[in-house]
Amino acid sequence: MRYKAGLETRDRILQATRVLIASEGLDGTTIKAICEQAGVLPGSFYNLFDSKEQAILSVVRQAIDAVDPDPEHQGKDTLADLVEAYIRFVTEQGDLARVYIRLAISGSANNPEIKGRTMRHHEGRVVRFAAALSREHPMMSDAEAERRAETLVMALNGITMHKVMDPNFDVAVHARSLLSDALAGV
Amino acid sequence: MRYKAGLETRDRILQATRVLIASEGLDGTTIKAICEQAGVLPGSFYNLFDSKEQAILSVVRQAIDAVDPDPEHQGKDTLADLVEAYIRFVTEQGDLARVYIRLAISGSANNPEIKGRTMRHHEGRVVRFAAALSREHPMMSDAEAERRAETLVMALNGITMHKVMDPNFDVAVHARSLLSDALAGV
DNA sequence: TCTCTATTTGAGCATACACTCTAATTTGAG
DNA sequence: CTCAAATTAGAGTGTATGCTCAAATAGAGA
Repeated sequence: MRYKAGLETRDRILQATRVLIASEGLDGTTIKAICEQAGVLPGSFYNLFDSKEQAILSVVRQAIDAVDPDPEHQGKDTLADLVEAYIRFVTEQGDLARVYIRLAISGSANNPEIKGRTMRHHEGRVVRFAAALSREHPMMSDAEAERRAETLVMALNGITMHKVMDPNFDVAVHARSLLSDALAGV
Repeated sequence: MRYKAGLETRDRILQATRVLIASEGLDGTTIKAICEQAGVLPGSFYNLFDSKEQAILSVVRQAIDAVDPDPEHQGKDTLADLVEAYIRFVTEQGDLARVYIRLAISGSANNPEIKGRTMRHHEGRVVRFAAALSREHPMMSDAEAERRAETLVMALNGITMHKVMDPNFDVAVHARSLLSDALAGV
C-alpha cells in the first residue's frame, strides 16, 4: 500500500462500504457488493484489507468521529450548539448518519468490538451534553444534568432512527423541539 | 396442522424465532438456529411454515400488536397513560421490545413488507398520541399536537434502542422525563 | 532499461445458508 | 384396531458467502 493507486483503491472501497452499510445494513454489505460498487475484484480488496470486518470497522470509526465535530471547542459549547451540530451531521452527512444509527442496533448483537466503541462513544457524548447543561444551569445537580443529557442524546438518536426509514423526514424541527422542551422542563 | 403436536411445535418455533431475533437480529436468525433452539429439524419447520420469512413476519406481528395494548380504550387515554403503557411493554416484554426496535432499522432496508407494517404502525401511534395531547390541551393546534406527538414517539423509540444495547438500562425514568418535559414545554 | 515491489486479476475453496424430498413414525377419528 | 393424514427425521440440493492463491500487470527507483 505504498503506491498512489493502492491508496485510491482503498478510498473507493471505503466509500463503497459506507454507502452499502447506509443502504443495506451491516449484514447486507457483502464483499461482492463492495467490490462491484468500488470497481474492484476480491483479490484487490484482500490486498488492502485483512478482512471484511476491518473495512467495516474503518467506516464505523468514520461515523463515530463525524458525530462529534470540533472537539477542541469541548468545554465551551452550549446545549444548543451541540444539538445544532448534530442536526448538521445528520442532514449533511446522511450516509454516515445512517451508518451511525445502524450501529446502535445491528452491530451491538454480533460484534463486541463495535458494541464497545458505540457504548464508549455514547457515554462520552452524554458527558459532553451534561457538562453543557451544567454550565447553563449551575443550580442543577450533576446527577440531574446527566440524566437530562442522556435522555436528550437518546431522543435525538430516536429521531435519526426514523430518518433511516423515511429519508425525507425533517430532523431539524423535531431535534429543536426536543431541545426547547428539555430547557423548558427545568 | 390439525394435530395437537403440530400446534405445539409451531409455538416452540415461534418462541425460538422471537428470542433469536431479539438477541441476534433479523439476519442472525437462521433456520438452523431456530430449529436447534426449538428442538426440531428443518423438515418439521418447513412442514409448518412456508418460509423463514413467514415465521419472522409472525413474530413481527406479535411485536407490533404488543406495543399498543387496550385498543378499546383508544379515544380516552391520556398522554401519561400511553407513556406508562409503553414503559410496561418495554419492561415486561423485553424480547418483543427488542424485536420491535430492531424492525425500525434492520427490517427497513431489505424487507418492504416489514417496512410497510412498521411505517403504518408508527403513523397510527403518532395519531393516538396526538389525539391524547389535543384532548389535554384543547387550545393547541392539530398540527402542533401532531408534531409534538411524533417527537415524543420517536424519542421513546430512542430510549428503547438504548436498552437493546444495555439491558439493565432504566427505561421508565427517562420515558417519564420525556413526558414531563413535553408537557412542560407547552 | 532493468529490477524489485506493489497491485490487480479471476478462478477456486470451504463453509453456511434457505430450502426440498422421501421414508419413517405418530396421531386420532371411525 | 385400522388406516389415512399429519408430523417428524435427516440426508441432500443449489447458491451465496468470506476468503485464498498463483499468475499477470503496472509503478518507481537504479
